[in-house]
Amino acid sequence: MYHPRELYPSLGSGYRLGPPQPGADSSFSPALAEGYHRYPDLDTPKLDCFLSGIETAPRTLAAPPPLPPLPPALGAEPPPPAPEALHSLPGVNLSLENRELWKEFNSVGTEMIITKAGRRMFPACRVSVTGLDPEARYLFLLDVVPVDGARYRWQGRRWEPSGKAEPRLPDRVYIHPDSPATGAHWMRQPVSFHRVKLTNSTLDPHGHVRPRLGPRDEGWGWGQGEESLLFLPSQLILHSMHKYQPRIHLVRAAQLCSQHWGGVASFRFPETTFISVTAYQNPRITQLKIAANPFAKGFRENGRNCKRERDARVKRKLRGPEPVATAAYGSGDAPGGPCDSTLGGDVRESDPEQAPAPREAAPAQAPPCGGPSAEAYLLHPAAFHGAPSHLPTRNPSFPEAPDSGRPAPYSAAFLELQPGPAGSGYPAAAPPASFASHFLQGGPFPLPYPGAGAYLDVGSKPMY
DNA sequence: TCTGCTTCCACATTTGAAAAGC
DNA sequence: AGCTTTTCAAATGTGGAAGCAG
Repeated sequence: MYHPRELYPSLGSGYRLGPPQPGADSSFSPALAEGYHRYPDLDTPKLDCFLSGIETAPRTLAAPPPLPPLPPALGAEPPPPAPEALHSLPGVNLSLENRELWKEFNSVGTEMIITKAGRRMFPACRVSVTGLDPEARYLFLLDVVPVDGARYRWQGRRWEPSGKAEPRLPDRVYIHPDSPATGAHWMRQPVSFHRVKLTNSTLDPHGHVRPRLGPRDEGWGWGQGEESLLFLPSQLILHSMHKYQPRIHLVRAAQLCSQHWGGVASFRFPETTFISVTAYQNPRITQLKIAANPFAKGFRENGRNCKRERDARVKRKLRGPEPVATAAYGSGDAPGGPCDSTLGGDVRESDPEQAPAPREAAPAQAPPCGGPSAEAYLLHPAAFHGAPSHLPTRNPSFPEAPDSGRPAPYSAAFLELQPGPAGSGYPAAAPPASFASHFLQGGPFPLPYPGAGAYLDVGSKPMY
């Protein structure tokens, strides 16, 4: 965890997390102000944008919010890792497990392929978490938000802004299939989001709301009397040639559909920014992907599908029928061990230190991959919708040249979710109106912030 | 019409999980 | 029941064709 002074040096040493100054904004909720005092030593910078979809305007801030630096310019030397967090889960910390790999990609300028069918991220986001309550249950979420309001183009040697960003696509969040699980479960081994896919298709079938077919056992995370709807955000929708930043959210909630959130922690790692593309632009990225991704083993220098071999096959094909494959193409030709993509998805075979801890099978109470875990997005969408919606229009001063290294304005709305009274983890405020229907219409989220305690009414029973 | 950029698709290969066989 | 082999779906980047805008 980094001190805000390290993250926002321009703010000077006087900066600290705190409530708005009295009189600066009369609309500031007393309950929320109280929430700021709840953790006077919570010295983590607030993740800008998070929950801005709930709070329609940054009116809870008296003074202009701090402006976190943008992720490092692609192709430039990355600054020291600085995970940024907004949270009301004191003591909870996240670290990027495969940071070295991410840094290696980031030093070149990470690109992520997006396809209509959906393409996995490589490297994947793999984090380890500490500081959770071993007995409490949490949800792990991942979303990807635009970094700025620009469209990019590859100029032969570097990425450069090239016009205004496309209109925003429907926001989605990927919910880790183990969710909800106990803190002990999450802390037992790294948490990998390697199954999440990126797509540029708004018509893909992996996000439809449909009747739920699974069991309603409470252990699966289903509450009583919930709507039988299931949302499957296994794919996140992105625009090509845009710069994005993955974010990881940790939500304390006993069930996916619990109306009570005991707290939220949100993290982003600057080295995980990437530009979405439909075809790789930077050949160095291609080489890195081939070298690091087990599924691309066939394209390595000693692989049968490497360029040299492919060219040779083409020549042979032109000359006549290809002879029977030689022993040189035997199974022992390929380097490395078994593909670990189902474990971590991004482990360099040549780097044993990057090997993930063996993951246990999903606990009995965990929902199947892509199953009921998705409903949290349906039922708590506003909490997942951060800054992206306003970025293209609210950051006119984004630097023209990303390689300039100059920090850019990033966002605006900061909120904290607070536990209920007496540290019960329960919200104190009455729930606002349900916003699920609003979400289904795909519109913005003008509903008011639920107030301290993050009491979100989704029509289910409290779990705590 | 031409050019350049971006997207799409078929391809060959590898991997892991599931099914089948012993 | 347990092990081995086979099958299949899903994953990868490549390269060329198609689509689009200027």
